[in-house]
Amino acid sequence: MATADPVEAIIGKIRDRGGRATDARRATIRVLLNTGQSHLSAEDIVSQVKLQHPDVAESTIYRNLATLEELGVVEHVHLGHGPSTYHLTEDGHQHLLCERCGKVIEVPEETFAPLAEQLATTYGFRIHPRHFAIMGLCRRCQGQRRAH
Amino acid sequence: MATADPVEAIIGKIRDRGGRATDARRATIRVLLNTGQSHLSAEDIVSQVKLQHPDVAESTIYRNLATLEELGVVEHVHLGHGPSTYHLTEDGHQHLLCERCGKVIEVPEETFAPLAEQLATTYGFRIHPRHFAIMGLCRRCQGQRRAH
DNA sequence: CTGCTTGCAAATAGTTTGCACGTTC
DNA sequence: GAACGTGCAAACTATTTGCAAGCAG
Repeated sequence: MATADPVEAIIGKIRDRGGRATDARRATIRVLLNTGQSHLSAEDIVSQVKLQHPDVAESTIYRNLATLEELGVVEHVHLGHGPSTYHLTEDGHQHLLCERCGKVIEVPEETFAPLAEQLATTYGFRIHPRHFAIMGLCRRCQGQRRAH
Repeated sequence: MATADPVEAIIGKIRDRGGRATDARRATIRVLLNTGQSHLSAEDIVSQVKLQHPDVAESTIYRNLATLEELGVVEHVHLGHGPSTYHLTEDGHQHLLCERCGKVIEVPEETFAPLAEQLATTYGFRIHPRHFAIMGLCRRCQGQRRAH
């Protein structure tokens, strides 16, 4: 086996597709690896990358995130109304977003298996639910007056 | 009982809150009633309203939709990446969106009861899922090459 | 040297806001 | 006639695109 460096592993996938290994790409991947399963907006990623490489443009980050999504390395999720958030594809988890306090709860994908089966049987629809958060109220925010 | 007109019934709720009855509001409500449970974007609504009242501004429609949401008469849903879609609050249904062909399937909220109960027990989270569509693949689009 | 990548600036989509005027109660 | 609503234009947020110059392979 070659490199143990996970950054270079992903760069390798990019090369396999005829893509080039650039500093901006390595930096973007590094940020995503370092923050693990957090939910970073594109802007978060941009500012983290700029700490090391101040001249990288936002558009470059967006383009690289799109490339990484095509590769299947990265996914983006919509939490509420704000910007999309990006994270590495790995553990498939679904997001519960509290519409009062903004808290995000991660739920393993297996929790959705029974629902998935029911929708497959009844509607022939195969869900792939991670792309949007499920809204609701967390324990703390229940029993208070409604808001939005 | 007073008016049987559903437009005036909603206008009545607006008045109860100290709001005024205006042409733009009546027109907006009329469009939503006429199209029933369809999924109209703000732009769709604007252009429908403009057929009768060409001078109504987009911003007015947005403001009135917000007012109607505060009243609980209207809800908006995010189907995929495009604009929000608005419809009357009534039957609580969840949306399944095919990420290949864009087809929208409506599913009654009861289908989600077991999941809701599980999440409530395990995480103390009370879901209110209608705000975002669940992504996936419809029957026709399964078994083809992936896309996004 | 070929063409993938980048930075920059400008364009875009969807929605929101400021403000002075108009209308409703 | 006071408060609320409206049109218009401009601002805003998140993201995308055109283009000429820059590097990677």
